[in-house]
Amino acid sequence: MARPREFSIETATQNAMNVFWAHGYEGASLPELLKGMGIARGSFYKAFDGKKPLFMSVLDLYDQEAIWPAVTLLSGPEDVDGWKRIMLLFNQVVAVVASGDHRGCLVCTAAAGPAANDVDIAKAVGLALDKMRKGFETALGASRQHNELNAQQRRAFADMLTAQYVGLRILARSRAPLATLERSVSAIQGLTDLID
Amino acid sequence: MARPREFSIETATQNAMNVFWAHGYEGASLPELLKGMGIARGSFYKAFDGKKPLFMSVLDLYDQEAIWPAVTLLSGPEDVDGWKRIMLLFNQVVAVVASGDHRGCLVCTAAAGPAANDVDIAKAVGLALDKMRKGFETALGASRQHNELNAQQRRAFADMLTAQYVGLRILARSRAPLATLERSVSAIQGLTDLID
DNA sequence: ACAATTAGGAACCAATCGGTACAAATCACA
DNA sequence: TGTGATTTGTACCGATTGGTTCCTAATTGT
Repeated sequence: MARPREFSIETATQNAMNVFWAHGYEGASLPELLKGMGIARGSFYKAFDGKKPLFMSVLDLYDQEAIWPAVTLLSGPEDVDGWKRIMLLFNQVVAVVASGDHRGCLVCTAAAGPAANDVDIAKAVGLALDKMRKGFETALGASRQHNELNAQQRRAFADMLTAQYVGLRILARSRAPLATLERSVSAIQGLTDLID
Repeated sequence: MARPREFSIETATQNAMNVFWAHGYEGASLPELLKGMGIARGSFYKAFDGKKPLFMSVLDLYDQEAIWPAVTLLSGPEDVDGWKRIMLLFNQVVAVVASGDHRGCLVCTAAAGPAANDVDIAKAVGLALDKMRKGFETALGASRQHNELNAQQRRAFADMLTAQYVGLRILARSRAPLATLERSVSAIQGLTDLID
């Protein structure tokens, strides 16, 4: 009874995510987004409701496609040591940069920019980072080398690892030397070697 | 032989720094800057050469007023333990946030935003962060608890602390709960307690 | 008095921002 | 084959962006 949409909302959102990921929220202009999404202005405002609502959807998608896998990795199968999972995540971050991807983390970039002043965006960003934090906490709970830590210490350690994650992602985005990231991760690794 | 300037370039730059610090590079509009600096458009373009050259001067000023003191603290007097200096710095960062200052670090914010794509800005940002890194490295070299570390390990540790610093500053800017920052720092503190 | 240089401010610039209005194209159903 | 519903593309919107160009008034040294 009506003309069907000529594009998939999901793939359009996916493409929008890539644009936001590369340029940040305020750095991504509408023409850039439209070009990336492959649709025209009219279709855009009909399917989405503007830049910010789109970004909220993108944050949701990023949560599924990037945050959730990371948290899943951290929470991982119990038969693998939790600390190894953490190191796996950090090494993945470095590997991504090594492969030439300097986009960093969409959420971390949003946290640093003016977009963080928006309450809705700030809330979503906070939630995503808290998921990461919980993931670290879970992994630490499953770490043989950290089973002597009480809940409070584990929580603090998880917060610190979250800050480390954010820092690495921001540094990656600012084109810091790859070796710097590698050394940071190796130092994190070394921490537990010292404890052992 | 000529009419003297009615404002101080230094204080104007200082005021501009505050605006950039609060809003970031792209977030600070010319009207905002002019209002903050207390001068008119005409005078602005005569004394400075536009937004970016002003920002370069501001980065230079920030280097003097924020980076240098931090590095000085880290490199500090040799009779104080290096690790204590590091913890002093991190506790200062937390204290600043606790006092209601959520501006974070001008350099870290610039590193995360689109401004980092500008080669000149990226270079200045990289230099500033490298100064911080060297500061950490120096402090570690003067730390009783880390004198067993070789140069390579010290370098890695310094890189990791730099990433931690950036992460904390970004989280502070994104209005992360103060307790998160406090716990992160306490975890950093706890690291060496474990080693001891 | 005069030359030089500044401040201040308004007017203006092209470009871009995100967002809207609307006619034409396209479909599903009767 | 209409007909109603909806998408699509484009033209257009006002506001704002950083930047430029004037001009006049003010302030100095010679």
